[in-house]
Amino acid sequence: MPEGPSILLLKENLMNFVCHQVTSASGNAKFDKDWLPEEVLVDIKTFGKQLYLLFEKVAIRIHLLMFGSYSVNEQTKPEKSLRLRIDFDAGSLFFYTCSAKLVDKSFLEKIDWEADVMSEAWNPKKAKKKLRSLPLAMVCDVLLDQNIFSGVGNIIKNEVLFRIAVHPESLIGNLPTKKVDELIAEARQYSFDFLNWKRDYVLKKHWLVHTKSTCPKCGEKLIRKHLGKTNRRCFYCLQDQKLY
DNA sequence: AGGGTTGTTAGGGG
DNA sequence: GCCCCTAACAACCC
Repeated sequence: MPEGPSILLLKENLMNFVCHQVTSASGNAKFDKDWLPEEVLVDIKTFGKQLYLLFEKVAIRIHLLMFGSYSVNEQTKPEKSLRLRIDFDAGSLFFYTCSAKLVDKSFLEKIDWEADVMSEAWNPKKAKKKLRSLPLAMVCDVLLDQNIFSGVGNIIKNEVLFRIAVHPESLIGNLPTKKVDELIAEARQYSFDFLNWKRDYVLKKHWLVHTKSTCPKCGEKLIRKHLGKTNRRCFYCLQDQKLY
């Protein structure tokens, strides 16, 4: 579920509820839900891996984390794991095993929308500036930094690094400017490829290195190792990905 | 069958 | 306050 493109698809799937009225709400989310009935869902926004359900005065912030899921019009999991259920006049929405919080609408104004790789507001120059301030950071870590590449997750990280032929342990400060530009451009490009493939249920078959054992380019065995401060799984080819 | 994981936050120690 | 580590959360895939 949880990387940026999947959250965009989640938003797509819920847009039918916008402008509709809540009839009831329940679930084990730790916030007051009494205000929800009769509220109208005004809009839905995403920021990276987060989904915001906007109501008149407040918003509900959903983060699926690693294991979260949702369903529409049909309860698919046991009541006890139901985090939030919102019934609208147009149907029902179920969220499971996720983080669900109430946030003030002013919270939305503080978000740096330019950091979202899938947003129209995405600002590659700003990303470059942020990267320049981290010369000693590894590329495998900065790609997962949600303040720089909001929405990028571990799958996107591995695929991007293979596409630009860069070893995950390369230091930002050692990358030629051209490679930094490629890194920034590909983080966005691959996210949209991911989105389109996922929408068509063909994402996995397009993975080049993630969870794979041999390099699609040279046929050598891929390295699979937890690297960087983030200590997340990396899949990479020593021959085709250069260490800077 | 059971360890690993598409993720983040909170808290503690140094 | 910072960096770094750990635990907690808890479902599904191979």
